[in-house]
Amino acid sequence: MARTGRPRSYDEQEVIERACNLFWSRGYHATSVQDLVDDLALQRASLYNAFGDKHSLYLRALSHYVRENLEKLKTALRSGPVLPALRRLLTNPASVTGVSGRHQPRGCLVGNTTAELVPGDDAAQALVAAAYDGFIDVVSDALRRGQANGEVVTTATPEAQALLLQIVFQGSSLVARVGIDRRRLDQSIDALIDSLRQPEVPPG
Amino acid sequence: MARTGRPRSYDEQEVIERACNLFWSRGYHATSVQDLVDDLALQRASLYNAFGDKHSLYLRALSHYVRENLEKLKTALRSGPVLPALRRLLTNPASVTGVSGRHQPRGCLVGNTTAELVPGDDAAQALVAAAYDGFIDVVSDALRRGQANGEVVTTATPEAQALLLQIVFQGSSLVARVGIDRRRLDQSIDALIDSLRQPEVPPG
DNA sequence: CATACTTTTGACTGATCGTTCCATAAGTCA
DNA sequence: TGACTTATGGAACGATCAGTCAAAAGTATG
Repeated sequence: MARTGRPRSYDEQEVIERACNLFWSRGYHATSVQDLVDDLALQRASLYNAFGDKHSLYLRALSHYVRENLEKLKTALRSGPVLPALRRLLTNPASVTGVSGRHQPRGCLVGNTTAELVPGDDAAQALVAAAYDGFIDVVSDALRRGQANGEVVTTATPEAQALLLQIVFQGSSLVARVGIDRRRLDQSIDALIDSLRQPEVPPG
Repeated sequence: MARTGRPRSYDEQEVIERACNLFWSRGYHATSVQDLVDDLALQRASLYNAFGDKHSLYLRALSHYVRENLEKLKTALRSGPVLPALRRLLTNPASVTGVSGRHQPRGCLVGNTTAELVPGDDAAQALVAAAYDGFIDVVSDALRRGQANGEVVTTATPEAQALLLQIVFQGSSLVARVGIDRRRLDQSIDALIDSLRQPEVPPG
């Protein structure tokens, strides 16, 4: 059941990634189809033929971003002590996810999309909400492990702790878009992580 | 030195406030001049005559928002224990600032602007950065007072603590745009505020 | 009343928006 | 080779974009 017809002159996955980067830098509404055509090295008609319309392409790009970063997050939290991994995530998001590039920090695409959400765009809203749920699930699972083995305080539920971390992740990604004092951020995150650390009980 | 000419048929301050609300709900790029004209009850040419262009009006609206909310923040933190006031700010931003309305939560206009920032919009970026600095100043002053009178732990500088609070404020305002579990949020914020509270030393 | 001055009004501008169409190119399959 | 299928290249679509203009309308001063 081979595929007939003229073969595509572009790689769909690569187009999605480039579109993702463009939307990430400039946002959805400020990125025109012309911008996409100029940057993506494919023709207008090809774009519409393959992805339907601008909004659908945006959803594809956003999905790609969410899937990829959730996977990286899982990997980062899979094994070993939880708190150092979380600390790394929050002080240097780029080391774990693609969040905030080398040059101009772009924040997190999910957060940017959240801020740009227009009443009525239910598809984007649902995607964002699912991304947030995924983050909470992964992080609270890791924290549950940490609570069980005595690394993490049990004064709050793992879900509440995870929500706080999600909020901090989104907040710092956002604020980083206009510049943030790295040294002061490290202090802030250290204080936060310390507040989650269960003090070790000296044996005997 | 009275003013001649046909009098204006609109109140400039009211126009700015309505524009602010519109930009707040829909963002800068998704709000067209036509949207503004329809909502603001003034003619197109009047808008351009009074405010220059769309971008200038946006900056005016944003400035208005920042000035107003910074004032409210100062008032909320002026006297009394710091931590309860901060707790109130984070669990129910609407009680202190205008952030997040009754119906669809709109987040914080400063945060939304940050997410929507396009490379090259230096004026908006500067305004946002100044707003962040203002927040940090007010909150860290309050925390300094709290540290001095033994209410707040001194394990981090007031500036680092203030940055964490700012990040949490921005993060929760953002995430609230797609819905947030209030009960869980309260738990998260309680944990955060508790981590800032200096344990009381029993006298004697 | 006349002049000066500013705002209002609503039509209008050229540019750009997202999207569509179509003739042609470039492959696969029988 | 001819039939079929899909993609390309580019022009074109109507709608909407941000912004402008000239004339009418309202207020002040002389």
